Amino acid sequence: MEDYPQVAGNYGCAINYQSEEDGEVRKGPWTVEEDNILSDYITIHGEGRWNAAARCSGLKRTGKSCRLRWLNYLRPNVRRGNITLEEQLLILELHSRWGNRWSKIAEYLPGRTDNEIKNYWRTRVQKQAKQLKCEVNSKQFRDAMRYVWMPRLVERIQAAAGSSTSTAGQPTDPNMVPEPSVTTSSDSFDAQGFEYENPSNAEVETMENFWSEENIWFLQQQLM
DNA sequence: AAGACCTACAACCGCACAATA
DNA sequence: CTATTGTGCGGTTGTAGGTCT
Repeated sequence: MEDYPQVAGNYGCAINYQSEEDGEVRKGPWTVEEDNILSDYITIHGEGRWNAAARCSGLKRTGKSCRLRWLNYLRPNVRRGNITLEEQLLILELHSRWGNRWSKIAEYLPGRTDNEIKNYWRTRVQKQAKQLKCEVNSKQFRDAMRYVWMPRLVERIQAAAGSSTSTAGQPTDPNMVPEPSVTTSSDSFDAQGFEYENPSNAEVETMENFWSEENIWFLQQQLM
């Protein structure tokens, strides 16, 4: 058995081998050695032809696995770390337009992968819906997102842009999600005692107008 | 201190579609 | 036209590490 040194990801679990007709296929976390092999191969041969890459590089991985590792981890310019406020705002807006079209949403977030956005959605946004005891796709939750959560994000982005000093009563951690906390009532929504109610026509109009193409474009530029 | 629980995220799986033989 | 192969996408799972009790 080969000796695989350290694990590149944060997994420490045992490496799995699955026998196939023509040998074993490695599964599980990638090692530094494997990463290097794949990176070197792609540097020489370019992206694409993943099955060939898997075979020719000598990696005992499937083409799919190689593709995923490259796109989500090894590719240059992959952005890691916390999702910024601007990114959160874009994700919420684009998801409201396109739903779970993660790869399409990722196109608007340079350096972010569809996998990362999907993870963000599942861990943060779906959690909120769950706490509110409503469906992610329900009108209530969508309204709450659009008319409560997103305007708060806009405010915080503007505040952060306007001054570097902290404003009273506002959290200053730029990476903190402005999560609406759950109160005892399952129908109320928000961290600062805000009771969720259906938005007025004027509020709806204001927010609909905010999401002009220019604003989307502007946000995108901020992320470049 | 230790076990339970939670969160974040890397990676796998199945399916659909496109390209090619 | 049909079968096969490759690729991309979205859903889901498993686990490390952090936090709570």
